[in-house]
Amino acid sequence: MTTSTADQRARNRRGEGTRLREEIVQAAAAMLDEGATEDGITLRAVARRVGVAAPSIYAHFVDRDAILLEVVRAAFDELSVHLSTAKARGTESAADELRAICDAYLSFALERPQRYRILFGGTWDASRAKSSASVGDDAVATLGQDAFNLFVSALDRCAAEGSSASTNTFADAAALWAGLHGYASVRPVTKEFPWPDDVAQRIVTGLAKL
Amino acid sequence: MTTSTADQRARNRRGEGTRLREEIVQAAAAMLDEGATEDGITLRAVARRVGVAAPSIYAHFVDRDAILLEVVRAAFDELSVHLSTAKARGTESAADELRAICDAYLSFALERPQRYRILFGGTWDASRAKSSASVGDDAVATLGQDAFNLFVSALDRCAAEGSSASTNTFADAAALWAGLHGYASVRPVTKEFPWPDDVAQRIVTGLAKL
DNA sequence: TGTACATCAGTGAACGCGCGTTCACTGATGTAC
DNA sequence: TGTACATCAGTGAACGCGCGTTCACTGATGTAC
Repeated sequence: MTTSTADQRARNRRGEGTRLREEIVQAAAAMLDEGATEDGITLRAVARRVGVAAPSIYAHFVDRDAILLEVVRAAFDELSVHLSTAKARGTESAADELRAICDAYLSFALERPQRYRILFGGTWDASRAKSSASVGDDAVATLGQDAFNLFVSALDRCAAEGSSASTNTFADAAALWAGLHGYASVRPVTKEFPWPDDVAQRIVTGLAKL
Repeated sequence: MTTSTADQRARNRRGEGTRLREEIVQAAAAMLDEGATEDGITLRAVARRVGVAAPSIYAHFVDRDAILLEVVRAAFDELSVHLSTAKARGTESAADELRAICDAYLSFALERPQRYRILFGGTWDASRAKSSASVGDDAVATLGQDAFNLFVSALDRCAAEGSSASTNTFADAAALWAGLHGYASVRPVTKEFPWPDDVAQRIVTGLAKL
């Protein structure tokens, strides 16, 4: 062992100060994944979690909202990767591929309900109205567009293949996404409700017109 | 004019103290409808809104959470009435009736997004875990069941009529509800997204198998 | 009809807390000479 | 190789704030006699 007191955070080396920024975002995300609510993610709580004094955060984020916004952006990126991976696990038919993407979407959401929740929680919507100092406006507006486009193009392929009866893949993809989102967001808070096993399939099949 | 200072709250008469309880719930609901977020509904803010000292609330609610819980219960009741009314505006076919109920659901949600949001926000889920002093447990568990049953029975009628291809109306109603909820909850926070006009119809038709 | 009094609706001051944010600072570390 | 120094990463104390909640209370009002 090189150092005895292991749980003490080591100060970053010179020039590597930006590492703390990542640590902050990851800490906030981890807190959400452990069940914290959005308003439990206070600047001070995040600082405690990282093992750093509260003011240290201001070297990397202009305010508390900026942390949340970054968590949202990171989660959207992660979601895109998650979906792309599912898609890439290339299956025979376009319909299978679309189903795989939908499954991946739901598993992403259901495995980290609180983190998923803030994606459409409207936080950044509010923070956008407040300060222009945060991340660029259009960057915010297009959050999640990558993920959505995956649905559209998968549905396009289904339509071309003939496995979907959709004649307006954009509109049907929008409906499909809304449907998946509804199930994904309501499932974690309706523990008493006897959800049938195949609701997800019903949603996908019905809305993608498979 | 009988009194000159009109915006002063008049103390309730003897024996009518419970009126304040209603005023509190209505004030909280009104704040949500005016755009407040769930965590903006503080005990003190509600008291200010009603025009009463903060401690006065404790005569009617054990704690802050109990106020929110009551708002949720009231909103669920209101939703049920809203849907029943739409249903009662009896139209010719069962399919029309189901569509009317779905439209009513969406209009309820879209006209008061914040109030709708807390119905499935998980607040009362958390508060239930905390204090047993609040409203009865099973009462909480069955919140929204009236509304859901309306979907099931309407879909039943469609299936009987032959306008729906559903062979499992409970499961399809669950999917339909999830779909409507998804659209209802995501629509207010995706102002940049070019939602097609007919998404709602696509969701209803696709999930109710009309 | 008059009055004492219990009850009821609601108040004002105070508490301790955690929050976001500011400020002036410290101490380790890499670099120039 | 040695040392002065600028820079960088991060700190500790303090601020004012709004919060939920408690406490002892006040004053109007209906009722019993």
